[in-house]
Amino acid sequence: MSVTLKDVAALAGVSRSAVSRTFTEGASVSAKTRSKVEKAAKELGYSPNALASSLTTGRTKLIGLISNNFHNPIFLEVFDQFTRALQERGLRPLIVNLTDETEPANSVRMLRQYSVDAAIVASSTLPPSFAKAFHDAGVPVVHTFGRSATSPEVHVVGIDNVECGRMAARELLARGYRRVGYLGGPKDATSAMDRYRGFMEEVEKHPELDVSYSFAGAYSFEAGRTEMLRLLAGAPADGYFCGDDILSVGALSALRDHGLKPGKDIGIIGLNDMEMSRWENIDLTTIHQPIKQIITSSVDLVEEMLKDPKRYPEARIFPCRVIERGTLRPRP
Amino acid sequence: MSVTLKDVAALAGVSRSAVSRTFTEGASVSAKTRSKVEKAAKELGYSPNALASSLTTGRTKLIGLISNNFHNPIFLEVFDQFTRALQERGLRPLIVNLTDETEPANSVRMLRQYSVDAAIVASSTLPPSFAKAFHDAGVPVVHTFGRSATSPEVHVVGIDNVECGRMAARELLARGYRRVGYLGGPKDATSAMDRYRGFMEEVEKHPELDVSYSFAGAYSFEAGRTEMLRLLAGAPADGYFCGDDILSVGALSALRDHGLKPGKDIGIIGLNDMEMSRWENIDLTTIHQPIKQIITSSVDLVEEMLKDPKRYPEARIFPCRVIERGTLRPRP
DNA sequence: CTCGGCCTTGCAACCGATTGCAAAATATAG
DNA sequence: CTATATTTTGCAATCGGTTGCAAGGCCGAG
Repeated sequence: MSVTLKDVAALAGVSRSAVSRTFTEGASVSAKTRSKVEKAAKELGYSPNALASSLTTGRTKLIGLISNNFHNPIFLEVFDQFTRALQERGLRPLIVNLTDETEPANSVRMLRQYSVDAAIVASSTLPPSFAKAFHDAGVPVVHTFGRSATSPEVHVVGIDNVECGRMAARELLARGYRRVGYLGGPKDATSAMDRYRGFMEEVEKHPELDVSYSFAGAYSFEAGRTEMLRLLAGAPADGYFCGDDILSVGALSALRDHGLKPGKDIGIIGLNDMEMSRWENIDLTTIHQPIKQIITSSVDLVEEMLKDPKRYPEARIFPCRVIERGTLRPRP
Repeated sequence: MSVTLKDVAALAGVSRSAVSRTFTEGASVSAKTRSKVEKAAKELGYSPNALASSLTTGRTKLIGLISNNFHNPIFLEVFDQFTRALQERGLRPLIVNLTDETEPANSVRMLRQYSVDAAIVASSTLPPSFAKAFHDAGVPVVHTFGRSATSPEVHVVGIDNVECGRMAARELLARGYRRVGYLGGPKDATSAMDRYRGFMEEVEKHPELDVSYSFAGAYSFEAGRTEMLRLLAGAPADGYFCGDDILSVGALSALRDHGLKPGKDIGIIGLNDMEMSRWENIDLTTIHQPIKQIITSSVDLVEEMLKDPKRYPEARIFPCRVIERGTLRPRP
């Protein structure tokens, strides 16, 4: 069917090697042959088969991109940024949607079958062991949005979730909230636990506070809403750190059910600063996570690993900051 | 590096063909050899190289998935469904993000280099010619969310946008709106034009109506908001069909700026029924598009094209329905 | 026990490229 | 114009598999 090296070689009247060389960076071909080959290639509409060449070169430029957050709106940005960043560098994202499973073995096997050059695990809810499975299988891996401490063999890019917990707590306190609560994501997500730790660490410095916490079943609208409804049925706090913007929006919806005004009756601060948090009908005060920088840096790291697979693992942590909008009362 | 066919063959004491055969469906191998091979394979942790085999079989199971909607929340569902549906069938999505470009040549070339078995163009804003470029290059293609009429060589799966326009108009009229407007997506999107046509066709049956229309620069929150702000600065209609949910949300935000209550002062009906339209703080009346069915059907179609590449092209059109929520006044 | 037929198996060619090596062609020096 | 150094080129092996073909093994039937 499609036109191959051989066809071009025949038409140009040169050897197959010559054709191959004109298409590979920095190979030795004379200007004359090159132009003959290029002419023939254009005439036939030839473009080299990346997969065939990967056989000998050992590089496919395929990067496995693995996630399980497909319903969190922040994923829109994550995904757009990842695909662009990869494309810009001539790399191709091969997607794995593991919404239903958390067992790494299948993903590892599949991505190895496709000889990906590297894998990116983009999730704050998958355990460090997940990313490590790739490492152990000899696939270079970056865990974006991962926890830095527990997986020393794996490169991690993200934020300091413990510090974000502290930051949220400080913010609530500075605005005079005294009955404060943490409404976190799923308990088995490292991000949920780290934010919890930071939050508690900070509030425990103030024994006079009334502190509570709980964990939603997922980082989702429904889970946030359900959990907040549960809290409202008892004796709710007056200021909450919701471990994620989408949880926050769910919580806001629950408040509205009870006729409570966010920012007046009950304060909410989220985390992520997803696009929708800016929308006037949401207007969520939140902690901004520098998604674009995190992702660019992740892809940079991938590129560097391709050059040096034995690169010493590192954690790249980006600072976050509070974005003030309408769901917390003003500072006094 | 990695373990190959040859290693397994050596360990199992059989020929390479034997190993290959135990890993290919319906090849002739005796139970004895098969078990020897499987044992050796397990011992070495072997799994076949999909790319190498694609060389001879001509099938990669790679499917190009091309889109440019990465910032529309509906994309969350689209993407989740596509990746799952493909995975379930053992196909792998290779993503192309063409947010910045609309020229098919690059995408076509790239996907051919990776020998994708087929391509899916998932966009209502790319022109039919885009999908056709794949067809012309010999790559089986399905245009999901495309316009059926204008590209007879290309399979299309989606909705009848003209009918949706009519449906929206009828809905506004039935609720007593008499000054009605269409706030569409970008003029070069077939979906925006088709919805416009349907809408106009229906309202023009009623000469007493006061009809207006305009087009936003994109299917985005900002574009919807900007356009609605512009309309509100003049003499706005009292009932709008916004050509997309995300446009609607932008428009709602503009109404709020002017202290107008959606559903009371001005009516809005959207299209898509994205997840967020259900949120209480948005609560958008909209036309539901059966995303899941559309996508499942698209992937089915892809599978069938793989079996029969010369399959006669067809259009698969799914019916939509109005979902009543809070942004239109009740029917009298 | 022999024969014909069917199932298994291995050989070898091939898929579309890359690359080390040695020969050929060209450039440079003397 | 010859001798040497430098490119450029093609040959052939290789990457990790698949597959047509013919030979070998096994079966039941006669």
